[in-house]
Amino acid sequence: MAREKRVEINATAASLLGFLQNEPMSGWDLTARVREIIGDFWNVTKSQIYKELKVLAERGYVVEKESGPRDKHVFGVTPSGRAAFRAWIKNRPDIPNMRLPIVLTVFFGDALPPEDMRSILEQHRAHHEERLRVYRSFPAQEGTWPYEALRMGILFQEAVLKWIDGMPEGVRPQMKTIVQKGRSRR
Amino acid sequence: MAREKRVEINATAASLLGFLQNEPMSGWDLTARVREIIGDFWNVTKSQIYKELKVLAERGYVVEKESGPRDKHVFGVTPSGRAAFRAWIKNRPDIPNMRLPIVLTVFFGDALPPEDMRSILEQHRAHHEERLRVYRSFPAQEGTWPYEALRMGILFQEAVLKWIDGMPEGVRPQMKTIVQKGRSRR
DNA sequence: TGGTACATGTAACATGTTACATGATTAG
DNA sequence: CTAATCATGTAACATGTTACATGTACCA
Repeated sequence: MAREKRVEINATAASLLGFLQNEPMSGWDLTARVREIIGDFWNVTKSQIYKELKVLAERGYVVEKESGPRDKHVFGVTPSGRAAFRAWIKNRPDIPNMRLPIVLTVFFGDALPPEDMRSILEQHRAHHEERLRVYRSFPAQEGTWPYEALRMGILFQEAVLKWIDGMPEGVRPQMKTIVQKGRSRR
Repeated sequence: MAREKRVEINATAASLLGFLQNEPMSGWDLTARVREIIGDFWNVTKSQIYKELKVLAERGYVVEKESGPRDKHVFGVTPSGRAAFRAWIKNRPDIPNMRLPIVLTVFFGDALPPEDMRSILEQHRAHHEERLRVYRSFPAQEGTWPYEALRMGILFQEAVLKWIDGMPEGVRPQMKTIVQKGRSRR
């Protein structure tokens, strides 16, 4: 007789339930969607999403809705999934958990030749400028909650740019925007 | 004949080397130090630090310097550890990896009664205000790299406070600073 | 003499990442 | 026909977290 261990779903899984509420999606779609919309503040990886989707399906919180072309499996939230999400979102959110290696690099800046530092800052500046551009390109639906989340994105990217632009002379990247060849990294 | 697999040290271990460069420290000291100075941008846990210290010692990057009272083991960086750190810090730092669950909560704000949201924002506001206070209490050693890192801390906390203070009427916490009983969480 | 801060560490568990494997569909 | 993109998923590995266990030293 297997012991049924009552486990809570984790934050990643819970957030997926949230994203599936209005539009059923596949793992692939979810990965793209979450990253695009809130990826800067809610880091996720494809592998983890597929894992959690499996767990959610086992618990009956999501079900396969339809199958698209290729092997696309589209999941939608069940009533119990909806309930689980609403219960989860009521919890006090954890305080931020961040890793900004660039800040560490700056903290240990003495260990780096100025030209290396400038190059690093330049690349990061381009990244954050690109993120800001993306955020600004979203339609500003003021008065909605997603807009409030977006506002944080804008404020954060602006803060980073302000930070880099306030760096000491020798290492500060030039104001001229760096033109990017490809898409932003990851 | 065991195959010697050449493994790089990871970012956490590398950062510890950095912190040990000027002052030998124990795992306990490191935990406190890293959190205090750069914990908001470089999340670490005690357990992980003890693990990595062990790895660093095995590789000869750190050695036990002295033993203090109790079971205190103080580690200092060896010349090869110094070299490893300098090599590591030259790498282009990864882009930010962040989890700000509060932003997710706001994104899904529709699922939450306004009074719950206000309470959550209030608590987070207090946290970030406290962090800002701590940063401002550090001596401002302008012109040094650690100061530049600190500047990011200040800019970030200010951005979050500005974000929360710009929330819609119904959920916005009152301007009056919330007096905290204990220390900030974790 | 009792509480708090200091101090180390492990075990069990959970989460996250990277690389790999496989194949379908679409646009040119 | 070919490259790019869409799409799923796993295996192996790495990292991170929580709870627990143990004990010391200091201070009031």
